[in-house]
Amino acid sequence: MTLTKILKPTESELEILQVLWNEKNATVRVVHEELSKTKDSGYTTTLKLMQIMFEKGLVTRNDSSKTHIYQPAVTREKTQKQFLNKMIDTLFAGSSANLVLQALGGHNASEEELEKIQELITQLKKDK
Amino acid sequence: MTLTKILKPTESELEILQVLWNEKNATVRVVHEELSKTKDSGYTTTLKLMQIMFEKGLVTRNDSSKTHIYQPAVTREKTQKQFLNKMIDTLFAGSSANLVLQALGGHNASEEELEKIQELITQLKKDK
DNA sequence: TGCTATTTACGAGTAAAATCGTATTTTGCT
DNA sequence: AGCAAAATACGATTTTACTCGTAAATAGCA
Repeated sequence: MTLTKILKPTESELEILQVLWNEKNATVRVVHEELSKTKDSGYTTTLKLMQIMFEKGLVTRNDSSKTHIYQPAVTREKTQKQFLNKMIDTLFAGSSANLVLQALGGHNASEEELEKIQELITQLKKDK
Repeated sequence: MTLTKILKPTESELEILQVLWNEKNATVRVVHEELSKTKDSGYTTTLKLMQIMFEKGLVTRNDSSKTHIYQPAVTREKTQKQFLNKMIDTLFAGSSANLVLQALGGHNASEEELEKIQELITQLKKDK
């Protein structure tokens, strides 16, 4: 029986996943180009990171042609949930509402988004 | 002019800050005792970490008596915001509402808490 | 006062993450 | 086919976080 360990992407790996989630799939070149906008590390660094992510199972890749095409192997939603849980636990004393209040308070969501959140809450309250 | 770099507490540092925030201030002994409940590293490890945090400016300490008394130098709220921003940025495509929806969807907040959130949203919408 | 407990200081080791240089392979063009 | 550009493979180094052992300083008590 192979127990698949749950692994938490590192900071750099998250940045790469971000690109892959947006583009659906991408080459190292594309990912690196995108990352270059906000950070300055070499091409081989990005390559190496993506190779490691492949070994870890965080991404899959199609290498039928030499230029590998990478795809995310974990969903954005699962990963979001994973980090949210961790954060709520270590920084918000286990209270998700606490986090929500902080997030809404500090940031500015659009009226439309606020509307969506209220709808969800109404729904949640109905389910109780 | 000394430019104070904004530093992100590490995982272990967050755990220590958590204790300091709750207790207002505490000795290494107290912090370590608390951490021992959920992890098992030695006393000197906790000590060393807190010394490093002192050098970084994450905590202050009163060493008028030999047994130093530590206090957090960063607020819980600021730190929460810092991590939230980072997370919204790298994991929620910049949308705080996105994060809120995910947090509320996955977790279960109490009815009372949901109420509080709705109040806040009503207030926010009024301010527009 | 003198001994033991506790505390701090500090150096050093370990592990994981991130970075890069270089060699090799492949692609694409003339 | 032959060459230049681009891609991969891979080892090595650097950096950061974390961990601990040991020595020195201090406190508190018999």
